[in-house]
Amino acid sequence: MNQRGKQKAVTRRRILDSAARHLKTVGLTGASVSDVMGTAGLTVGGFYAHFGSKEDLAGAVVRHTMTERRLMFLERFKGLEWGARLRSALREYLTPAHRDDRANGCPLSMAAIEAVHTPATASAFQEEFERFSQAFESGQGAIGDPAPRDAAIGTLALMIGAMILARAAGQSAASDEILEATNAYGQAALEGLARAQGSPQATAKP
Amino acid sequence: MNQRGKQKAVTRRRILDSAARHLKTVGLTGASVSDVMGTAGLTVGGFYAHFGSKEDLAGAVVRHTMTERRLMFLERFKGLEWGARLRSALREYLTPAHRDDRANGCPLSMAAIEAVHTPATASAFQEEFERFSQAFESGQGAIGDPAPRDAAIGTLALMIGAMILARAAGQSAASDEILEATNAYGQAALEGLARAQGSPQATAKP
DNA sequence: TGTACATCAGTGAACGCGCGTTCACTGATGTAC
DNA sequence: TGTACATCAGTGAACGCGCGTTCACTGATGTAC
Repeated sequence: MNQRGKQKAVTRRRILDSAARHLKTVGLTGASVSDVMGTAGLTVGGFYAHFGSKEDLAGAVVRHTMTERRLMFLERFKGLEWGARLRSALREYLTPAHRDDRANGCPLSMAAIEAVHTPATASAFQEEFERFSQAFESGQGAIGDPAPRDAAIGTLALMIGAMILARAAGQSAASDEILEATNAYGQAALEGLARAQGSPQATAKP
Repeated sequence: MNQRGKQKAVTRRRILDSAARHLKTVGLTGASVSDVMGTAGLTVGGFYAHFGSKEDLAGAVVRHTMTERRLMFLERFKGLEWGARLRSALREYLTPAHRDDRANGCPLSMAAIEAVHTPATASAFQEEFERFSQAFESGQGAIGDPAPRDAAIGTLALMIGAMILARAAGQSAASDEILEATNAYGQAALEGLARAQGSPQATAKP
């Protein structure tokens, strides 16, 4: 790739990053192409040299941000056994600081919401979500220690539901309570699933 | 109220019902005022005799559908002790049939999504969500048997997160799996919370 | 009870605005010889 | 190494369309006397 090509790739990445922050904050319909390009320091017209359409961009953003976040998760909880891994993930995710910082926060809830209403993003989301739940199951560096699939998927669903509810409730005592209550709920679920899988009475099958 | 007033109230209710089905299916931005009125058998212009703006309608829809659903829930699980109440609610909610029938389904996930991005619906959602979680806590006809608040709020968050994920995943095996896994997760959480609350030895269960 | 006038729910065309997309253009980078 | 031409990333004005909202109008219902 020559100089021009490299520059273009850098620009594309800049658009993608700006768009990610924007879409996580105001959603796909809330962000205009012109806004996104402006935030990236460019003008509207150039957009279509990088993406086929606004929906294309949305798909690329879903892929980009979910991959980034999954790798971050794997790195952060590397080597932890599954109970500790999922319980820590829940605890760190369900905080007022994370609720209030959408632009830098986890893309999962935004991506899930878009996927419900924007078919163009659905297949990207589905693929990335499967990778995400595998990351929750297997972690990294903890071979032979997979979480039950129920625990991985359930934790993800709870995180997303809780975050959407907490954001819908704004910055309020009620919102803080949602974060605390859902964390307790998740911890209880993970204990229960660990007991079901781990207990001496239940270890009949290898 | 005279004949004209009665007729107008009936019409308003018809618009509200059509709008509820429409918004639950395609979201606020996906449904035009003209669509909504058309579905109700009316024309655009008349809309503003009933609602101040499209956002006003969205707020009214959130209030209307969430109230309706809460009363339905209270009626359906009347008199059940809290464990059975929440466990049944989860089981009935997390089904492929419910996932696929958005128009007639529960408004919670749609309302939560709108509240995140449309401030005009946020206060309506917050009020109704608080009523909903109280309904989950106390049920009806089961005095002296309140659920822990964690259980009520956590179950609601899990339901919403799971339904959004399942819908984002379309009608697929992966989507069915999300429903099953999250149900198992919720049942485990409720067992855990019941054990924690239920008795000092964590054994005495009726 | 009848008549004349007032009200008002609902109509449908028109308005205005925002936004996604297109396109002729510019100036810098790359290529041929 | 220099010169002439080709390419192409990014610009910014313009286009077209959809949608929320407005408004003059209609016909049925209500009211005064």
